[in-house]
Amino acid sequence: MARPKSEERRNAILDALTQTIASKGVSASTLAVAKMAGVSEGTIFKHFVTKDELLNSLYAELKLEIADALMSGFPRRLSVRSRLQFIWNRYVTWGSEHYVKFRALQQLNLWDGLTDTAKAAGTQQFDSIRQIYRDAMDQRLWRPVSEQLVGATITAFSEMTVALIQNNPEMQKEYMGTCFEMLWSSLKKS
Amino acid sequence: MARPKSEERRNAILDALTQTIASKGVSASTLAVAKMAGVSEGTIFKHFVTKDELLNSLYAELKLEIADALMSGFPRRLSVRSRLQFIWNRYVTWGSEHYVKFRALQQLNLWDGLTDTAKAAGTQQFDSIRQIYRDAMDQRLWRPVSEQLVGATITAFSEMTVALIQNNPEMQKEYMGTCFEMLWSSLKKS
Amino acid sequence: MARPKSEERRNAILDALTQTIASKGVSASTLAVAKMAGVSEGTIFKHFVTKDELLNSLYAELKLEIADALMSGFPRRLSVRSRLQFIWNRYVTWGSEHYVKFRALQQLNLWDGLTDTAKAAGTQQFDSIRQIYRDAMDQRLWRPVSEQLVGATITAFSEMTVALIQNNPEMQKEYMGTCFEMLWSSLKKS
Amino acid sequence: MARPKSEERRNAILDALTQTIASKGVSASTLAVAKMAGVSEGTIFKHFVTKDELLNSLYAELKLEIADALMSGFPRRLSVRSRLQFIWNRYVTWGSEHYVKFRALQQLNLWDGLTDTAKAAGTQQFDSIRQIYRDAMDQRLWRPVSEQLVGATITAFSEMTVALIQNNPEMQKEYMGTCFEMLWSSLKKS
DNA sequence: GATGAATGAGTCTTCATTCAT
DNA sequence: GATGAATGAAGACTCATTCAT
Repeated sequence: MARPKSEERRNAILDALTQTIASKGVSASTLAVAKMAGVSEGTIFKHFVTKDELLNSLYAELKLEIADALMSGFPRRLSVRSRLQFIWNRYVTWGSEHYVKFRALQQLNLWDGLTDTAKAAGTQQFDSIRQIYRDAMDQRLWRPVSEQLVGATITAFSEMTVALIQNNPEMQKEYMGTCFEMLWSSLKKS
Repeated sequence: MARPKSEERRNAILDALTQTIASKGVSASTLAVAKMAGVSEGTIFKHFVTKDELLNSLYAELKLEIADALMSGFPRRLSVRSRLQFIWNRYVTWGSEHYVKFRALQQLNLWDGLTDTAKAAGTQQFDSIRQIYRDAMDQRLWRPVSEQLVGATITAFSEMTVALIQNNPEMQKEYMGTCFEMLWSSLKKS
Repeated sequence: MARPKSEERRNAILDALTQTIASKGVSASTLAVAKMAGVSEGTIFKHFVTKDELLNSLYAELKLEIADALMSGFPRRLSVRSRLQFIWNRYVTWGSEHYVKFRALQQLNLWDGLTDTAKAAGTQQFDSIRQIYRDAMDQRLWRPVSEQLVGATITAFSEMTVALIQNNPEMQKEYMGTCFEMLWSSLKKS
Repeated sequence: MARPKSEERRNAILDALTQTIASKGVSASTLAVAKMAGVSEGTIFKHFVTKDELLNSLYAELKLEIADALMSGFPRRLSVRSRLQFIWNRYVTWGSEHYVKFRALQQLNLWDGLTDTAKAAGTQQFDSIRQIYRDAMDQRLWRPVSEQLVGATITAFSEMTVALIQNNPEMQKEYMGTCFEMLWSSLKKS
């Protein structure tokens, strides 16, 4: 049974939460969120039993949204470099265009109430990225480092790039290009 | 003439605050801090007029501590690479050994109550780092990118490295070495 | 749709506040008020955003109540003396029968947080009293003194009378009569 | 053994307290008083064991000061009217010239912590006023009312007059004269 | 299902008072 | 004796959560 009205409210709440968290951190009050969502205080707790659950839901949702943004139309056949550049462009673009969501995620990442299930959201969709790593290793294209380290490096570079673009929006294209070259250099076997 | 305002207590408060912030974020309650510091709640407000001032003081203090850790004994004469490696080693080591302070700083960086004075703390001590950049540019050693980008890259790499070490402490030496090579490759003119 | 904000509770709060202020002054604690009203502390702040607003609301409410008590059935047609005696009797009676409210008002009058709107409450209903003054002047019944002075005199006498009655309740009738004569003598042209 | 320094401090504290109470009421903080008195927080409690004692001391002191102001040079031999006018002038003058003390007294009078001893301060010095009453009664000059009522009337008129003068200082002489006439008329047998 | 009034524990901050210096 | 740092119980106010409507 579809409950479209309800679904709308749920999204309004999550959107409002995103904005509120982005600026005030996870301690944003549920009242503020309700007001911004144009919804009553109690309604939030019809959709999410607890503020913790609310935060975890947003976290999972955002992770899934990113997974979607990165992976749709992923070119499985291209070279390692092209595939990496594909997700790079996608991620940096998404972060720049949805900066509020991006900040909210940063705040949530520092929060100590994240559940393991929330953390796990979207992981499997990143399999294609793991495939890039395996291919790069098979082709001895990159330094012989762990997958974890590669993942951390990609994340670190992309978050840095999004932040730089946020400060200098007109430099978006340049940053996206240069920073990818730097990322690639750092991974490449020298 | 009266009992001198105890430096010890002040430090106990800041230490307790560091720990509390590291796990609970900036919304750490003054009561929790007071209890952990073994001090009464009122005492906090004798030393710091406001919770905001308390947080800003901690921020400034940590920045100064880092500046000290990085810059004492800085080898002004060595090559660009050696100088970069010097502060790299210092910073990653400091972050790993003082992980709680490191996390607290990350939380404070996302807080929107930081004053400009707090943000400015320790900045001038980083002049020698800026000198590295200028030398690298003069020698055409690095890609022709802005100082801001270089700074962001160093920061991103070191924060990533500290986090990795935190998860795998026994790999500290390896991570410190490998990640520096990656950083260097990313900066170096190819 | 939700439970309507209970008028009953609002009144319970204002009543409790009246009693608490009457004995402890405006520094009466919101907790004490809440307990006496049989209401939670939070409820007070649903009805009145601020303690200041709470106090101002009580002040305005009491002023209106007095205006009502004095002016209902006011005999516009009678002589100056009869009209003055009418409001005199009404005011002294009200003050004696609602001594707690009377004291609360005295305390509030010494408070420096009263807003202009609160001060203005009920003023227009006192127009008929101002008419008494004008008539008395036209008829050269009273000393040629300012309206302000007359008002102050009436207030001073009535407050004094209420206080005396409070100490000697069985003398109410006598005090009400005698003091009115004294008031009249003090105003009358000799 | 004289402790002049100490006495000075005591007075500084009481003066500061007077000012602070006059504007903030009895809930004025001891810290504010100490600061204004140029004295340390603890010092107040060397002179007055408790805040309550401090307030009661000020009350008693002010009452004594008034007694002094009213009674010094009191003309025991003059007519009832002249004697009444003497203390009237003295009291209204004192209230106008020491308006801060006057207000402080008003605030203290509404405070429910006054001890009986404080309330009793200076009473005996008012014997001469009681004598006025007895003489007026013997001479059947005044209405046959209780001493209490006469006292209350005098107080009410003088407080009213002081307040009026405070609002219109240039009218001091006029108010002092007119209001005395009004007082006298209200007391006089008609 | 949605609403928002009600709740009371929890927040930051103040204050009278104590006590080490 | 004077000082002011330290204390911890209030104080006003906020917030996640419940529940009557």
